[in-house]
Amino acid sequence: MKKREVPASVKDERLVKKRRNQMIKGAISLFKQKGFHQTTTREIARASGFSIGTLYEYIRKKEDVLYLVCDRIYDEVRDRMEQAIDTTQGDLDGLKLAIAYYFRVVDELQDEVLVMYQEAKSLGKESLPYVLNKELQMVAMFEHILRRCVDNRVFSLTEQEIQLFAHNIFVLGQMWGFRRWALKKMYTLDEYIELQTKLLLEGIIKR
Amino acid sequence: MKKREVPASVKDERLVKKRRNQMIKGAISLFKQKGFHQTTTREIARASGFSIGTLYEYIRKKEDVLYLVCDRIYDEVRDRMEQAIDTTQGDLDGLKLAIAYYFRVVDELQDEVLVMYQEAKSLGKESLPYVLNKELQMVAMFEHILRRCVDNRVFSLTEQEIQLFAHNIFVLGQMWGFRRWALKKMYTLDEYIELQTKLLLEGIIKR
Amino acid sequence: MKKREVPASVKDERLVKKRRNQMIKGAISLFKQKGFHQTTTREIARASGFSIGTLYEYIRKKEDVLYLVCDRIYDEVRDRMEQAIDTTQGDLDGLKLAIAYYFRVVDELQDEVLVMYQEAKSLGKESLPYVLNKELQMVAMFEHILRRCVDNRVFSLTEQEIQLFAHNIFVLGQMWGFRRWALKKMYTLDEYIELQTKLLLEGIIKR
Amino acid sequence: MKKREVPASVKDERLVKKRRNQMIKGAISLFKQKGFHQTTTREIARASGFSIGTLYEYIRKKEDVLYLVCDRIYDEVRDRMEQAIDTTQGDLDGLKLAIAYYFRVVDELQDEVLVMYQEAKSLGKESLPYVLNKELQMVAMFEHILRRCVDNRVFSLTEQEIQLFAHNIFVLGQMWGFRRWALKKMYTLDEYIELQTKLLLEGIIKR
DNA sequence: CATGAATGAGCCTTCATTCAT
DNA sequence: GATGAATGAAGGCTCATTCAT
Repeated sequence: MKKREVPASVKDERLVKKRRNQMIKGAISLFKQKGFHQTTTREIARASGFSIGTLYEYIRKKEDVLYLVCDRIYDEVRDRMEQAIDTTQGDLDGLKLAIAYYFRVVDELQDEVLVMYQEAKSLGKESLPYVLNKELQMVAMFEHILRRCVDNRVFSLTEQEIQLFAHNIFVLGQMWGFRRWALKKMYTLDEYIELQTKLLLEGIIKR
Repeated sequence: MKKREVPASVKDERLVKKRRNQMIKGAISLFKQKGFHQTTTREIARASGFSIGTLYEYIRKKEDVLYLVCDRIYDEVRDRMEQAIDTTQGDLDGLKLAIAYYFRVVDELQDEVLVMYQEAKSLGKESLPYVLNKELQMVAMFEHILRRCVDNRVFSLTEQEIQLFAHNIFVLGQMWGFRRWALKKMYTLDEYIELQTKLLLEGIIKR
Repeated sequence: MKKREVPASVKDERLVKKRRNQMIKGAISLFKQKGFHQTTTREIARASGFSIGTLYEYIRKKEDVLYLVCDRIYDEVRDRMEQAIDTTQGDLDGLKLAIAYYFRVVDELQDEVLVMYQEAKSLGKESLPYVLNKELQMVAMFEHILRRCVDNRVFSLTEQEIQLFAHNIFVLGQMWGFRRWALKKMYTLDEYIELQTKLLLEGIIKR
Repeated sequence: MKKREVPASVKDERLVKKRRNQMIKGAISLFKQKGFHQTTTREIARASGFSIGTLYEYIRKKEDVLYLVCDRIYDEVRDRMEQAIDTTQGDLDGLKLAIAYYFRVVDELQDEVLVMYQEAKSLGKESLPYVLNKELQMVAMFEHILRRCVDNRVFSLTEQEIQLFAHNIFVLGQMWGFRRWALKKMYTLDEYIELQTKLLLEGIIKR
């Protein structure tokens, strides 16, 4: 799936990158507080450090900002994951590390993840599939790790189970972000990681 | 936490109930399609079968509609659960049934659940805590079941683990609603229930 | 060619008619001064005696106002002509009267005619053909009179000449409106009518 | 009436002339398609082959472009007329030739004439009188020819009739441009010239 | 109680114009 | 001289809310 390019009036690629960085940063902080729909383009411009006119030199429609934000967040999450995680190892510790690291990334980028999580649905039909696809790529990372473990007979799972388990890891990671109003009262991040890892891997049934 | 009452200009309680039912039904179908912010009050009125003027006889602000909708959905989900599930039994089959039944309710009310799930955040500071509290009550239902199982030594979990596990059940149930774009390609509802139950209870580690 | 209906949100047909009359009157006076593009919707609303919100209860787009204005002006001109002129008589005096009367109508509605004349081109592809068609209907009125004269052997013209002559009358009438900056310095309306009639009918060549 | 000079920041007169030629050419083609108001300065710059910054080195306001365009078109029309027509001859064939030639010029420059015709009214109070004056000069050309004919007793007209007839020629020439949507269906240019000449000179009354 | 016309704050977006490089 | 990024006033339009009937 090819990247959806948001056209800018400004030619200088360097500048476009810089301004969009300002924009994304400003927008995330606003979306976090008030959500996409409640945030006005003027607020985005001001938070980005330039005028409304300038904002529209770098996007065409308000929705482009949201797309840019979502796009960026996923890239950020994935970059961090890819830098830290070896998906090919295929042992239990590798899996645990991946889960722990993913949970930590979510924690670190909790505002960003929350924003994307809550606002992505406001993307139009043009952008949504692309963002959803990025999500699947993240899930696929976990699938890959799991598959390698199964290959190595660390545990035994059907393909269906692998995919579902990968989704579970992904969603339970996000959960730390989108349910922090409940979870932070009960756990530290480390506790959360430890407990979730345990529950995920061992289940609850005494055997 | 006491119920937040939405004041109506109309006095006849019977009528208020009837009109609000129309309203909630109309609003859900609209929110489902276009989200809360994209839906206008006029559309809500029309979908409810009365005029914009009448709509405002039964609410004060547009947000009240959202609150009413969220409130109703939770009641619906909880009513169904309470009708079907005995939370005091405390054996493994009871837990499995509760999970299965909850998942089925989510499936049945998937549009409603999705709406609430995606739009609840648009509630103002006045209503949000109340809705969040309802969510915790649902989670508490699972906590209660789990706690009874632990009491009965069906399995052994710390209080922290109980709470987290309950959250996991709750969120993984919702996941069937909010990630159906991905999950329905891979599983039927029955498969989903069976696999999730297995993964949740047994984990993945070969022991 | 069917009338292009401009949809209104307001249901009461009586009210729609009344409000649109206010609107057309206000808009003409503004378009006269500043032209369509230089006139803002807010100005139109104010000149019509209601708010911007109300304006948009009776039109969908700014261009609708222009269409309504053009439509009205043509109806006005034609109504007046049809009330006063008998197109079936077919004698020279009848033709002269028609020309004179048309010129007087243009003079009376000179602001309106000027507006329509200058701004009609701003109509979109949807409305323009309809307005152009109305213009042709006016021309056709003169064609009809001329044709009757030819039938009565008042003078002899080919069909091509009839049509062109009708266009000439029409445009030379409008000319009194759109070139008044030059013509009013030289002629009164009566003089203009007399002279144009003479030139049109007799030409200039001494025979 | 002295020429209204549009000030340029650039000193080099040669360059100013060259750039403005590019500008006028680009602008006419745009105004033709979309009208003055719908055309943006950026589009004019692009169509002229230089940047928006450069455009403003050669004009002060967008309206200057329109003035320059109108000014140029009139010069163009008049130059062509003056090159071909001898206004002093004073016989019937000279008049016929002048009319025919004028109509041909209008046909050749029909886009330009249409633009000027439709957009001139958008000129501000500063420029409009000047352009209107140019128009009168064109009319005066016909007056002059007519006056010479009257002097030569080719036909007999009062001064008032001369002026009106000159206006008629001028407007009926333009009519070929601004009513081509109707006229081209009925006549070729040659037919139009022939018929109009006949109607203008001979009138329609059988004598 | 029901209706729907009226309101106007406020939103997104455009674009003429400027000015530092 | 040329460029094009930056600006912000202003425009078209929407929609939550009110209130007279």
